[in-house]
Amino acid sequence: MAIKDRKEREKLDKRKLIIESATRLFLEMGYEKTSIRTIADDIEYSPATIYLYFKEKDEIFFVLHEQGFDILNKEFATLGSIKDPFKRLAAMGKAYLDFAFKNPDYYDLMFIMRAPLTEIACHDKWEAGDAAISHLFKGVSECIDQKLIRDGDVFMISMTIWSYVHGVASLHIRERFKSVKESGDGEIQKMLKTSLDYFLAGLKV
Amino acid sequence: MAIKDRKEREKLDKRKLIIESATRLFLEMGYEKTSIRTIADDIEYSPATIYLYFKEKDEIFFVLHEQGFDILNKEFATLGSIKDPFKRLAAMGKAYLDFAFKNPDYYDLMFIMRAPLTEIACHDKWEAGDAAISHLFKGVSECIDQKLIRDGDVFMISMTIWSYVHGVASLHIRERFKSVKESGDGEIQKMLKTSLDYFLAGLKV
DNA sequence: TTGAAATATAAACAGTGTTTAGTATATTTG
DNA sequence: CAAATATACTAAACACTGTTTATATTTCAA
Repeated sequence: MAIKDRKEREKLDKRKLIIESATRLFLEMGYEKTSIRTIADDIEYSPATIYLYFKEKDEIFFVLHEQGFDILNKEFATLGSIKDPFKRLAAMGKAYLDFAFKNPDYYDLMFIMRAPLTEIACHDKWEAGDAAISHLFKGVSECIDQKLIRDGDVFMISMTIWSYVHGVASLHIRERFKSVKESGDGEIQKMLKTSLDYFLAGLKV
Repeated sequence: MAIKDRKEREKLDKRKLIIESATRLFLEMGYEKTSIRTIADDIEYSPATIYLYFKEKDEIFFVLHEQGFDILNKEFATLGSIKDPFKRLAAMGKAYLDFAFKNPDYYDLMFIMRAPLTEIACHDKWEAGDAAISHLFKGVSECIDQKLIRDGDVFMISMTIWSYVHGVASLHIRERFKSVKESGDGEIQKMLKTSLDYFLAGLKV
């Protein structure tokens, strides 16, 4: 059944074509302007065709959301060489914020938007997110073992750290810091760097 | 010119009518389902009429966003009686999270959505937000003066605290905690309470 | 009473995600 | 090889969205 195989390959190729178009449009024009019709236009097929390869728009953006996690997880993976778990945790915090500031659209999809949420719920395991979170768990758990940070439940402390960095990232992306105190991007960036240090110091025993 | 006065009153009355309808629909059905047409239907006018009283949809939601801040600021005001600035800060953190969990739609509008942002930029002072933030500034500044928390720039520390509580609130509202570890709402609530205590302890000298 | 100003709306514009019904092509079967 | 079937695709429609425009009606001042 070589023909069936080829057909399957072609089906996957078209899915890939759609995803590649969606990715480019998304990164160039943002979420709002990446509509089914603009993707269809881009790949020179009718909008209805896209629905032969994806159940709904969110299924496309779920794939993009996974791409974002791939980038973040790769960043985290490079920090594995840092032996001191607290220094590694600090580096992860910095890497997380760098990722958010450099890829605000991906960050939005991954942590702020409701868009891919129905899809996340479908796959009962949030694999993309789990990989990133387990890096955090590992760091926190080692810090506790070596008594580098104040004792407490690993999950609770991990969520505390995630909450802080997510708060910084999302308030910055949604421009709430600028609303509070009008200042240049550089100033805010500097303040946030100091803030991360201040937060991390608070974790120490 | 009594007639002109009456006309002005009537104009404000209709604005109020629109806002009241928008508020009810927003709280009952959420942001997505509160469209210009559903509001128009509700107040028994045509959609075009709404544009005689509001420049755009966001102008309506900017008013709702201000309503949210009124509620939050009232909560903060009741905490003014707490003399110990650190205890007051802790109470404010709890109040902030309580507000977010009880009024997720308002919270969304105030701190997560892009919707009222163009309007925020128009009014060059973000009055609604400023009132809330200045409560925080005051608390932080008093804590530093009395050496109750680690020294540092007032603005930076305030943003650190805001980032943490906003992170908790927004990750919870957008259901990212549930994605990480499937657990009941009660469990998460308890964990987050412990997390707040853990975070606050980290601020202390 | 007449003319101007204010108020309201039907209808249209341009866009969205999604579905349906129908066509053209490719493949399998008798 | 021809007929039947399965696949791939799309035009057009559906039900929405925010917003604008041209038109009609009402209200008030001169």
